[in-house]
Amino acid sequence: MGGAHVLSPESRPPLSRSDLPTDTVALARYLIGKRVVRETAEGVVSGRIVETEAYVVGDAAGHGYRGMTQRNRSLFLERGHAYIYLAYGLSYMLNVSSEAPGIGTGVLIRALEPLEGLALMQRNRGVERLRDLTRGPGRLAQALGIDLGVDGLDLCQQGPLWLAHGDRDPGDIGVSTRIGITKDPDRPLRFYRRGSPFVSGPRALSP
DNA sequence: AGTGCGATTGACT
DNA sequence: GTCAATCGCACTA
Repeated sequence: MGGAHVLSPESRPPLSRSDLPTDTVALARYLIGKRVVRETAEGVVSGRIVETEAYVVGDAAGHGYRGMTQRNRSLFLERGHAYIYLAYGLSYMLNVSSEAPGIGTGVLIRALEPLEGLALMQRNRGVERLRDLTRGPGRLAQALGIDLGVDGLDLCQQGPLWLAHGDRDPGDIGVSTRIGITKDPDRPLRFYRRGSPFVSGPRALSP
């Protein structure tokens, strides 16, 4: 792994797939502090990941729990691919597929700290306040212009959307239960950067 | 073919 | 704090 990487925001080499932990929970934790980079004709937008959730094997709350369907097929790709879906008919969610091909698990990206392309994010979101740009999974997808068009993309390869190394230490990582689910609500599978104002929902306890 | 329900958000009491 | 919006999907009949 790249350990003490210190990179300027303009330097954004993609993560290598071999860097990604194979285990879903380990991947969710690993992704805190890494960056999501979005490149379109409008410009480049990026943010530091400050909150994730793991949806693991045998998890009734996971979209892959009941097997592969037309909607969730990207979740069954090898780790490091984008799985996008529409929640509540109005918000797109960005997930990173995890584990081996055919497993159907992943990590939901729940919040970013905006780094590059602030003006474009503000335009995409229709709001000014920095804290309202990418706090929450639906908000960050809108800020980055993410929809079904990027579903299935390889996030370990530079293109319209990819994952890049962090530009600083991931910080102190907190753990809590997942937000907004009803099926298996008590498992400690949410990870977040402690103290970040860009984290959504309750800051919750536990180490 | 019909129906219930979300891995949310924004507006409002 | 509460609550409606909104639609694709999975499940029942």
